[in-house]
Amino acid sequence: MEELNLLECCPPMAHEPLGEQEAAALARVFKALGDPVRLRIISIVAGHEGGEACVCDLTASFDLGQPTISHHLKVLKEAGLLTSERRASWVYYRLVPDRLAQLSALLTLPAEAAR
Amino acid sequence: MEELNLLECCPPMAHEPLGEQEAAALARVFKALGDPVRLRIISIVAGHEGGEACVCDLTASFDLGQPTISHHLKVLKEAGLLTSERRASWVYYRLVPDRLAQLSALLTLPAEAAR
DNA sequence: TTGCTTCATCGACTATCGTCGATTATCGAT
DNA sequence: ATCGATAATCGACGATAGTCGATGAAGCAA
Repeated sequence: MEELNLLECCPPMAHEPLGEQEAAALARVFKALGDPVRLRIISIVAGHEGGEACVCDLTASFDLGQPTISHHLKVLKEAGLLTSERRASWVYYRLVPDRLAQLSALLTLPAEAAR
Repeated sequence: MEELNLLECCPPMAHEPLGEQEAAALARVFKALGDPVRLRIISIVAGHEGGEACVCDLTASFDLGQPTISHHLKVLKEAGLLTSERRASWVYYRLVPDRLAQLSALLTLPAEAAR
């Protein structure tokens, strides 16, 4: 699976017109954020003690089937927003802070454009 | 059309589990960003002189029909990311810097979670 | 081994999305 | 009033996405 290791660099966008490939890679990440369930998953994981949550924690928080939650976790993981680690029977998910920071920086407009 | 004036406030998410309504409103904004063409539109508008671009500037930058560009502009506008102003025959679009700043702030993790 | 629990994958169905061509609306100029 | 240019809306089509139930895989405990 592609790790979406484009946008490694990621200065604020809006300087150079943003090429097609970069746009496509970035769009995949934002698309991953473009679902209410996935946003809540991120929020829950971030707020959970230890900064991690197992799938069972998440399924308990939604009125959705366990396969659906697993699907959303896969999307977030492929977008580079989450990582997973198996410990015994449980799989724990946690955020990738750098990834969030990248996006945050990308949305920061250069001063000239922010006027 | 709803103006998506939820998430008025918008501290970094990941503190409170992010309610369903807030998640839905936020997801609509991120979904608007989750398309390569729309990301490039934003990039072009931001980088264009005067911080604005007319539809004709945009259609010239893509290999897509004019109705398609108009559609994407509508999505971005409904997400609160763009505003439009008509001057003579042309309609000029520009970013809403506050909106971008909101999103940027939302993706900023509180220190405790960023470790 | 046999169970039991946790989680991932698969196949199918429905809804939504991105794109198109055709049409309509708005404005300026003749 | 008509024409030409710019942009928005409409209806349709194919592709993609979210959800489900059923099944498969991995691990622990008897």
